[in-house]
Amino acid sequence: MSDDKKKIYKPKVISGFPEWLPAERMVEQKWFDHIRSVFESYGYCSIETPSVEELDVISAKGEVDKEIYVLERLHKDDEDKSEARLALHFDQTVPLARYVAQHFNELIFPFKRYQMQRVWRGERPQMGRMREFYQCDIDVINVDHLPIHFDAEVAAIIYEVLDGIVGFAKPQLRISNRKILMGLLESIGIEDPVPVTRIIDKLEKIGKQDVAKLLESEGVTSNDAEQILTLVSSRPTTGSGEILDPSTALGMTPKNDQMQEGIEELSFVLDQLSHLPEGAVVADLSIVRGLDYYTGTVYETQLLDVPEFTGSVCSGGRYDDLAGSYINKHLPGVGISIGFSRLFDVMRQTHPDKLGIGRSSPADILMVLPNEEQREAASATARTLRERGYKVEMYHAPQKLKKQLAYAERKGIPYVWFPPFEDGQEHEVKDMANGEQASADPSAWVAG
RNA sequence: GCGGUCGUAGCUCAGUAGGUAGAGCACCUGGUUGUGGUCCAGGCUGUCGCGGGUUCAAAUCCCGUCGAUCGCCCCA
Repeated sequence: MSDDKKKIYKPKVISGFPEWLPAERMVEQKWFDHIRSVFESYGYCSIETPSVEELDVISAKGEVDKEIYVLERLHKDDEDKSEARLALHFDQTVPLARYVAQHFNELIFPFKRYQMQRVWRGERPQMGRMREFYQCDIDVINVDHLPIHFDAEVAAIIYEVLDGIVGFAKPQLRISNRKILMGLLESIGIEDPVPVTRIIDKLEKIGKQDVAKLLESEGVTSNDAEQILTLVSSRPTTGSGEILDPSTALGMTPKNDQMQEGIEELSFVLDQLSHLPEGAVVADLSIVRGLDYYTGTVYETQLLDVPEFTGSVCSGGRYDDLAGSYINKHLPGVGISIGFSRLFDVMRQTHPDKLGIGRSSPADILMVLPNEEQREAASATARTLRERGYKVEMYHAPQKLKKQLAYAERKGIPYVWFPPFEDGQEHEVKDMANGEQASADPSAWVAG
């Protein structure tokens, strides 16, 4: 082996593909644990689908202006057309649709599942926007008809999840129902709602006046634009048992059945969520969710105490027919997706102190290795403590105690255990937080 | 995909009449004998993003290129 010219590739992170140090990863893992436990406490089961789907599956819905990564072999044979083109999924809804269609006869409906996986989107990274990131989706799918109360259940679950991990940032779910706005747009004769909804989506960012201008440039009359703005600016509330009054809360009476239906559904969902704390859930008619497949309830979520980031950290809604492209069944569903990596990244950048990042080891105890002669005894002590449920790391070499203590300090291990340095001596434990050290029995000691 | 800004040690950066590099933090060692976080002393670390040009000479000027970052688009 020649030692004069060793080729070194300078390590670099790839933009938009985040990776964390152990201390941050530990917090991330805690978040996953919490999310999983809340999801499961409502009886939702876990599934995982492959990272790739056939490109045709992903683009079955049309709308493929999302940047999709494709996967192919470097040495693929150009002549070989037998392999379908594979694409990394950009969300978990499309894979879910395929999965449900695939296993339709084996699944039990209503099918309630959660899914925590990475997704990929070829976009330009920014704060809270990555090219590879985790989403935690929770959805319910049923055959033919899905009761509206699930629209409230998934929202309640999501609030519980967020309250547990970022409660201090005041998460707020904003809920609307697309039927209300779509009903209005239909009544004023707008055929293609997509451009209009895109403009409305910008309301919070650019304000009423600019939205009105953009609407008029789309051919909406100023009178109609005003009606639209009146509607989407309204923030109706409802208490327990109270039904949302259209004429006062929305500033107008329903123009058609669709609008009326939307109002009733939204009222019901809000009513079902009235047990949540003040401000946890609000109605916000400006939530329209762009061009997605949503047909009824729609959700977005904001962190009220994080003014640096105004985007949504979890979004979702109800769709009439999830898997119509893959199976000849009518499968309505409702679900929400937590933008896990976005949430983590935003909180990491804006409130690092609140996340509890610090420890670089999951260990509760560092077992000191006094000398080689005591290695087996120290190892036995560690085993005893592990059997009692403690996470114990053995120090690897009989180095100076100064080094062993400094190691525990740097890794954030809260206790250092000193086994006997000679046979017959006592065990001692040091509490690194306050420096106190006392004798202890491995089979009886309890962490303070 | 479009526009703005920026690229010097692991990190944050300094370094213009052009003369082949510095600070702080971090890291390592020591301050003797079985104990961390402070302090003191010492030490390690760079193809100055990459390529070309001007020049006796370029981190410093010019061109190109790549990368990063912010905004737009879009969205978790």
